[in-house]
Amino acid sequence: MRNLQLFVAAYEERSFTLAAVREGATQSGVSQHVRNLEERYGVQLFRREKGKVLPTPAADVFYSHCLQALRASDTAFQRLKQFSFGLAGETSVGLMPTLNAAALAPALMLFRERHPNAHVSVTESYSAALVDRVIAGDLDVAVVPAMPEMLGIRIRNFCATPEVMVTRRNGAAPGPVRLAGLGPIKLVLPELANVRAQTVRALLAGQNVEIAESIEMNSMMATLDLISRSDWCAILPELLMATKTYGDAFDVRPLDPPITLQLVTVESAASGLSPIAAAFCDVLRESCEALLLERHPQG
Amino acid sequence: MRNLQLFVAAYEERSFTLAAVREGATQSGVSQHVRNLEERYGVQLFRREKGKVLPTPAADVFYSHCLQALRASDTAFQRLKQFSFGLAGETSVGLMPTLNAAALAPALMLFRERHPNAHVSVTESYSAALVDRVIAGDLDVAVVPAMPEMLGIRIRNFCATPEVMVTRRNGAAPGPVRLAGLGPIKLVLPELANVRAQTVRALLAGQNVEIAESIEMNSMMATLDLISRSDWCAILPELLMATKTYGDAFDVRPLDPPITLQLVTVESAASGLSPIAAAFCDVLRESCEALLLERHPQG
DNA sequence: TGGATTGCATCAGAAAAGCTGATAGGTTCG
DNA sequence: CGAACCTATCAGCTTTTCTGATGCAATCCA
Repeated sequence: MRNLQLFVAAYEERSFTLAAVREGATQSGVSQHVRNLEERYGVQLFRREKGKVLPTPAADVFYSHCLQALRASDTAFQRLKQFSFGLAGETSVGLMPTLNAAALAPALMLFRERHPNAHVSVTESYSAALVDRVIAGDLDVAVVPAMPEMLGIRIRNFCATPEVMVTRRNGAAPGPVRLAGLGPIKLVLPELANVRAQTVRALLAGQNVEIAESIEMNSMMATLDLISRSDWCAILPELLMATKTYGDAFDVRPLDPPITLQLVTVESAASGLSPIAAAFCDVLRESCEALLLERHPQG
Repeated sequence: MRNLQLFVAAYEERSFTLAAVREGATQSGVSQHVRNLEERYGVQLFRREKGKVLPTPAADVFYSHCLQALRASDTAFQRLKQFSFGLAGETSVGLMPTLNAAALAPALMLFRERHPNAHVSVTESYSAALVDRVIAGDLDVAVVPAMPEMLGIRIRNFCATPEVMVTRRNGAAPGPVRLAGLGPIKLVLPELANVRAQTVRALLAGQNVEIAESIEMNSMMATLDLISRSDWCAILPELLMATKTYGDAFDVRPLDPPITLQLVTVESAASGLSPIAAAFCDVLRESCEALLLERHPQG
């Protein structure tokens, strides 16, 4: 490599002495490098005549290829250096659909910028499954609805999002939906095992909301599709709806009184949170808060 | 450079040990090289986990650039090696137009193949000027019509070419031109100072050829142009006409009795002929003889 | 479960490569 | 002819690179 560099300098300067100066070496060193090349490949590179060094045809050809090689290795190291900040390593996180719908993508983009040499793999699932995989050690951390501490896992507050009423777009006034005495509604809910399902049910019952019919489905995409095609509705975390993906297919209205979904992170109590996992959670929380702030400019 | 090579091997093998085997190094060496890279640029390249080494995103990017750099340097050395045979150096030769018209181009092509790292510069001029420049040391060797040895130069036979009668194409029979008693002709000749001019004049006089008019011009291209447009003719070395450049613009007929032009090489007696100059003369003679043989298949 | 195996990190010493400064020999210029 | 400049070469030094041994962690296998 130094071979090439010194040869190129000698070729361009037409002088071993000047090449040495330019490259911060000695004339002797340059001479030896050139001789090395010449001997190793049995090819004369310079004609030493009349106190000058003149490149041979071989040198002409070799020179242009040297430039390419030097440029290539230079950009290789330059690109490498661009990974020299941020954290390195990997983490696997489990998220519920609420977070994946709108908050994950910007979070990932931001995270890659801040930590280009870190690798994060995301698993989407429902709360119970996620917690199990954290305990099993498959996941470093999961974000799920608030839940009590259990043996072997550690819980931390992540962020809170209001629940909202989601219906097919029907031109109704955009104000809050008064729950008290809300007429008979056809409500889509996750399965009973789901933490959120139980919370929502309980709160609605407390407000005397009459549920005409209910469907349980654990697919968020199917839920939204169903709503967009019918008069079924659902109570969903606002974060889930904080995307432009759906265009104006839905009416999204706050509840009165509000229902808040508290999200928490779940990590293995034993191993603790890796710096990367922690950093990712931070970025993800930033992303969530930015989305919520966007929709409630008053703060 | 070795850095890159070992890193690439480690990346591809996903193992320092296998990389070491593949590159004929030791596991220890590979480990140190990778660590060097990582420390110098502050970037983790492999995650060492569970007895495996897994590339980081930085390694992915770096790897592809390394490949480019290695390929580039490899081709650089490969191209260099292609110059490792034949002679190296340079020579400057002086040739008369007779040789340049047809023999020089194929000679140069052949010479470049045989001696890719040699550089030959060709000067075209008339015999007297060429000899002067050989004496002055400007030229290593010149090829001119036969001439006596002089102080300071050495003469060697080069090759012989018959002189031929060149006229505008006129559909005459292709046989030899009988000189004896040849009717009054309009003859283009080089200047009197030219060696060939005097020889030809003398020989024609000896054969009683009647010269109606004569023009002297030292430009071979102008001579040929004049002939092609008029009924002027010239007596020229056959080698000069051994090219397809002129198409069928001319009639080229041997002389009876034949006149032969003997060509010789002229070199400085002091410095002797450099190997490259000698090699070039050899190739040039080959080229001349091939051309003549082509026109006289009987040998 | 515990020993054997495999794989990487680290270290000290050996080997190799690279560098330096001095010197010699050649050319150019005044 | 001498001064200035250039390259080649050499011996010795410095730095880099390589090696073999050892340690540690994880995995495999009985």
